[in-house]
Amino acid sequence: MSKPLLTELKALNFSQQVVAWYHQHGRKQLPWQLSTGQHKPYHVWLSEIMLQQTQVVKVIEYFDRFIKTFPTLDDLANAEEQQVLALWSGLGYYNRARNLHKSAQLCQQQHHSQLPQDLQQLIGLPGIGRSTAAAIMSLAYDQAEPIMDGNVKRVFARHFLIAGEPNKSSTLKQLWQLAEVHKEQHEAAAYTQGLMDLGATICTKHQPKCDQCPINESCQARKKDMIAQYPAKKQKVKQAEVDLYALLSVDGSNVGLNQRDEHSIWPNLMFLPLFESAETLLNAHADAQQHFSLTHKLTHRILQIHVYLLKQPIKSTAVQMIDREDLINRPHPKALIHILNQHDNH
DNA sequence: TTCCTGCACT
DNA sequence: AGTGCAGGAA
Repeated sequence: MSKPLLTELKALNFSQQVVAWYHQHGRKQLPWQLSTGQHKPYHVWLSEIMLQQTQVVKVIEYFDRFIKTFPTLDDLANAEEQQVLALWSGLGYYNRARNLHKSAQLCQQQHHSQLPQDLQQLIGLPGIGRSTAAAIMSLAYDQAEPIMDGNVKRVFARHFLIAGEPNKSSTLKQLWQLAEVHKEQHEAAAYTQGLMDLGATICTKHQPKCDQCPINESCQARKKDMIAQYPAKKQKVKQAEVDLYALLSVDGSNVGLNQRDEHSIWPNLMFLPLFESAETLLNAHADAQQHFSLTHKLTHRILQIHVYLLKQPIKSTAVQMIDREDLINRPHPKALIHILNQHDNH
């Protein structure tokens, strides 16, 4: 059977057009997708949690490493949280890894080591909200449930000319209602994946490829030539600047790390000992030398990290001298890698 | 450099 | 309404 031409697809309705476009142009070779089209729920779940915060290219390497280490949901549930966090190191938003681990244990205990096949039960698991639950229902179980992630918000805001800021509750309500109206009963997985792929590859924020869009003729923002104005811009977050003083204790290939407080930034992750001022750092370690400074941005803070070098091991009991080769087994934020790389270049 | 995106929890 | 990390694009 020959592929239908784009012009022939115009007779179809919104969701049918998205499905048809998916069969021609959507992504079907991602590591969490099986050629049969029936994807493993555990794989879909893991990929969706990672994709909440990271683009596909970056997720792929982490996903493969995860599945290699934890081939099944039981393997994940049986793991130590520190090992899960270690595998998550560099991805950011570490609570998602903690919730992933907790959810795996809940599934093991309450759902016979399976991901539930029910929207509300999925939402009941930590780390799974309405959109992620719907994505799992669609992609893993082929059940028609509307999703509303960042890509889909953009597609809907443009196509149906929804003006408000996408994260405002009134706007969200409109968007979810549209998603509900336009959900696809017969090919839920193809429709959901198609919507996401359409947003990611065609209906992009900058320079959308409207000429390749299967639903361009009914797109209201395009009709008004106002695509750049949709969706409305979010209010930007204020980032407070914070100065931190980090002690880099180096002894051969070992560096001194301690586990961070559970209420601090990067809770429970391994990092260099931090001080609030140069004075408190030097008070505790008089031999430390000012080394370099770098900027690291978090969601609501811009960290100016001033690194002080100490060319000897730290004796404090809270600090462990850890071989850099062993970092792969220890949870740590990306900032640690940036600091060590910069140290190597000095 | 500056701007921007991501989704769930509290 | 405030919070969490990192990276990609303009």
